[in-house]
Amino acid sequence: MDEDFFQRVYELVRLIPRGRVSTYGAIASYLGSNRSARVVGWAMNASFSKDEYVPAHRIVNRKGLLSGKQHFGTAGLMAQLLKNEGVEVKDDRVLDFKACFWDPNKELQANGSV
DNA sequence: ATTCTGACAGCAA
DNA sequence: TTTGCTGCCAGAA
Repeated sequence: MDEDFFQRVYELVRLIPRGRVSTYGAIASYLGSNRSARVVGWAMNASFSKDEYVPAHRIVNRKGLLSGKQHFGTAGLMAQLLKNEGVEVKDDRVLDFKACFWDPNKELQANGSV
């Protein structure tokens, strides 16, 4: 894969199923840089300049906080999108975060294994 | 080239 | 449970 680090992030984020959320650390870890979670967030910011849509609203920090809601242009839009997908959001936080948490290291590896 | 910033994560209090 | 400090990586000026 000669693609950029960002591109890998976008592809992975796009793999996140509807009604699920993921974290920067999980993505960074999947990409091999479990310490570069900040770069993942940075990639998300750049994702707005991409032609392809990236469900950045499905990406929250490990506390389940909608850290990037402010970057959606309209604060509350991110939460609205999540709610629209069935993810309960309250006070900029994801309810049952662990239940909605989608870990690429697990989901992609288990591949349907309950 | 150097310096700063940034949608984070982990640990300690 | 939250808050504060530190460390990491990549991009911009």
